[in-house]
Amino acid sequence: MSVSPSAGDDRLIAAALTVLNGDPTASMAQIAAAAGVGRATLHRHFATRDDLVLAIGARSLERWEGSLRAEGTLELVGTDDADAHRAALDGLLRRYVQDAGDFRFAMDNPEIERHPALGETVLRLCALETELLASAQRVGVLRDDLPAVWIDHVLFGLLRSGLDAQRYGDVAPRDIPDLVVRTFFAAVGR
Amino acid sequence: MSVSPSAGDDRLIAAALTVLNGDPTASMAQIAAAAGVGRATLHRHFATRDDLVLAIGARSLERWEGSLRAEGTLELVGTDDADAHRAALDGLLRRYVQDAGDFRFAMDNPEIERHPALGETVLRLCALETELLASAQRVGVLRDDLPAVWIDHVLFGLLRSGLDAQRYGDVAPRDIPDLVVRTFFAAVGR
DNA sequence: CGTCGATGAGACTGACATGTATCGTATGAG
DNA sequence: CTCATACGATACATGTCAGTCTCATCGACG
Repeated sequence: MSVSPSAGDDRLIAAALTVLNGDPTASMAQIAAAAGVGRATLHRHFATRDDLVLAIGARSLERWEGSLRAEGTLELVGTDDADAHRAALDGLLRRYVQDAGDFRFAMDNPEIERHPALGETVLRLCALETELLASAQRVGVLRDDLPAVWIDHVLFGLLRSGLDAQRYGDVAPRDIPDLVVRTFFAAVGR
Repeated sequence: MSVSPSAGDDRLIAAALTVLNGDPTASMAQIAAAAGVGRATLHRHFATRDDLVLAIGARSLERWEGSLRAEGTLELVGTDDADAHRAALDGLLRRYVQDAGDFRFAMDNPEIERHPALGETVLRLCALETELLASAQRVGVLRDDLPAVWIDHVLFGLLRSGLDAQRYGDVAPRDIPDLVVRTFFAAVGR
């Protein structure tokens, strides 16, 4: 009666992410150990390592899409409430900061988006996101002298900045969301 | 009479970068093939793969330091010529955009900065760079309501944005330097 | 109590990459 | 011409990891 094909994989994926975020080349043995599970069991859930990576990628895309659609963010596209756009982008960025920390491994793994199905989803989500940004441009929340798609890349770049700042310990983790949001609006807002 | 320990390694390092920028997990065999050289020969120049990666890291740091010191940029620290600061940062960013494309592999390889000697150099260069940014803050070229070290991370994040934009083909490569510079000053300038 | 299913542990193989050694050859200097 | 050096090619030993299989164990459930 489970909705998802294999519901018990969540714990494994979570453990895998914990390990892979620290060392993207970690072996199945390391991942299984971190999950407190035998290596064979890990293989029973994910036949190959690629399957596991793929599942992680799919999970990260679900999270991405969830954050993108949360709180009716996308319904704003085409409307003309500037404040609503601003608030939506603010919330979206903060959710993304969290997501980026959780799915760092998926974030810088081009291999994932090379996979046909996942690659399509990536493009689809990018397009949705860009639509939102373009809408924010039309409403006057974001500069309109920059391509929306570039703004999208800036957004991801700033997420990486946040991750780096955290990794280097240069900034208190709790300050990062604010820094990212402020810098984003300074960079591409108006 | 060669100045550097092994001057003939340049071609190999260049070829290795070309390959590793595309696939960071490329094997010595692939690298040797791309360099048009036997695998044994590659091993004669770099005993182990780590040695090669290390040499690449060292090279990238040289390049980084070179770009940082180019055109007397660092001599500006402590002076009070705002326009000079602005121009220096502009030039620095453009050099960095080029460097980031050439050394992408080194850029996102934490392994490199985990190496003791190189790690120290990274910290040293970061410190130098942050001093320059702090100086630019004092002169009023950059916002002073953000930590200089955060600005440094933003800088690197934007370089990644540029790389991503290029990789996705969303922006004409020749437009990227301008986008990065404009976005940087919009984000953290005043 | 007995059975079924999932698991953990371990052994095993095959593929692959690294590192080393050897051998024949070409090139270039003296 | 001779020799030294670097090179390409090849073979070999080693280690690691992925993927598969087997077997014993444990727990839930009838």
